[in-house]
Amino acid sequence: MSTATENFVKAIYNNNSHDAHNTKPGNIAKKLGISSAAATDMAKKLAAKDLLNYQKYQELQLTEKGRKMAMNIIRKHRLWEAFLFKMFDMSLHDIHKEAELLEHQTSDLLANKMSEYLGHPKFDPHGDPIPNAHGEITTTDTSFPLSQAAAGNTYIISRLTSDDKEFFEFCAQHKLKYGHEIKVSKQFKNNKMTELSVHNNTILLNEDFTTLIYVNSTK
Amino acid sequence: MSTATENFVKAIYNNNSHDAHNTKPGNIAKKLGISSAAATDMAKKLAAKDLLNYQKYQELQLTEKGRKMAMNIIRKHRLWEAFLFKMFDMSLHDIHKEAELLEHQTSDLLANKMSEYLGHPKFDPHGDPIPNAHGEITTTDTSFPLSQAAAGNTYIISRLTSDDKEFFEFCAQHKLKYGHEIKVSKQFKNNKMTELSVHNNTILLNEDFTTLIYVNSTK
DNA sequence: AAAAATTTTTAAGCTTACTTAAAAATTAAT
DNA sequence: ATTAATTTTTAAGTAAGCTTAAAAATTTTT
Ligand SMILES: [Mn+2]
Ligand SMILES: [Mn+2]
Ligand SMILES: [Mn+2]
Ligand SMILES: [Mn+2]
Repeated sequence: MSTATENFVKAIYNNNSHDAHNTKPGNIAKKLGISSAAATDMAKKLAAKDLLNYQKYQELQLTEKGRKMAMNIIRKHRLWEAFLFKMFDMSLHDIHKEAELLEHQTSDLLANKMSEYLGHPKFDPHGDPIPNAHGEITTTDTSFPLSQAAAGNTYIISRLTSDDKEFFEFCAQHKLKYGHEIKVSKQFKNNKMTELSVHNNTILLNEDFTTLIYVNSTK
Repeated sequence: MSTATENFVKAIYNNNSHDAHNTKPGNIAKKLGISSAAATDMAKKLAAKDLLNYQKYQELQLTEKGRKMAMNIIRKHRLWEAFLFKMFDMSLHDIHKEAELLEHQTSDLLANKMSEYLGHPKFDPHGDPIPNAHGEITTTDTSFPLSQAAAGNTYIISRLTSDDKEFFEFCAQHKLKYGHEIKVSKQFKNNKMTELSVHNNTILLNEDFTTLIYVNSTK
């Protein structure tokens, strides 16, 4: 399948899993940076290939075949990220950019070799789960955005859900990395700000960031 | 530039360097598996982009800009081959197939990281030279096809110039690998066959193979 | 329940990268 | 030097993936 097809299917899958899920063509179009006319067009073509269900004005739904394709691409994407992150000294943003392209030109054989080399990792460097070769995610996600964390508790960063360069640069600079421990000292509910300490440094984050940083309670 | 453009430019370059050089659209078309009409079409488009010189019925010639592009892609191709060959246990044919796709989706940054990781290798696993980041090949090639080797002498395999799976399987099976030493025992000029020994095994090769295997004299 | 605003779809058109079939030019053979 | 064979070019057409602009349907607001 073409890169355009794969990105489209992937966008639907990601939209359904994370975000509030408006899976109509217009919203998918926004994520892909194309017109909604193009997205409607593509939706019809993919429906003809049995990758999704399309009915005028309704939400798009991946078929089982479509979901499998999405998982296969996401697997390759996250394996590339994990691989490039480990092998070379590349930033979270850079590995994402490379993976966005490489994911479409990677054989299952190569993906499996990478997975094996890495010891079949369960998570990529952003903390997102890596589907196995059968397209399954076996881990269960109990994390929640930092905006919902309680003051006084410590947490482990479990995911950084963005592809913005500045966000990652900020995170890197302040040691906000996958797996690191943080302590929330205050939640300013009205101002939607969160005060926390990382490695003995206190920082104040606004909602733009605290909804992108996911954490798990340290049981 | 698109994958189609890059493959076209690369095909012209490769045609001019190795083979007897008929660089007219029809011959390039054959190598790429497209119609000559498509190749003529593409040639005109690339001429408009100053990647090559096109005149009706004449041979295609890369401009300096075109040559630079070809070298950049070939560099990425061969770095991928070297990298995949080293990292994973993949055959010469498999690494070529993967490289053929990955070469078009690789940033200069990533290519440089790979080169650095590998210690800036001068040759890929087929024995082909890897251009540096400036698009230059600094090594000089003194090798010649095995078909032209003299009986009684020993040689070092310097290149395996094919992308055929069966050819590589045969080579792998008989230890005909880049860098290995062989001894030519007889040249059957009339039958265009070459008898040689590799690792104490004697084999007889026909011209189909002896023109693909390049060697250097052991001074 | 209308009216207004927003979103989705349709329609028409563009570029890239191909195809086949024919016409035109070149190259090889007599 | 013609003729024949081969190759290249032109012409016409297709599919994928886009665009913008308009029409149609949905959703929100009043
Ligand atoms: Mn992508
Ligand atoms: Mn990721
Ligand atoms: Mn290629
Ligand atoms: Mn090679």
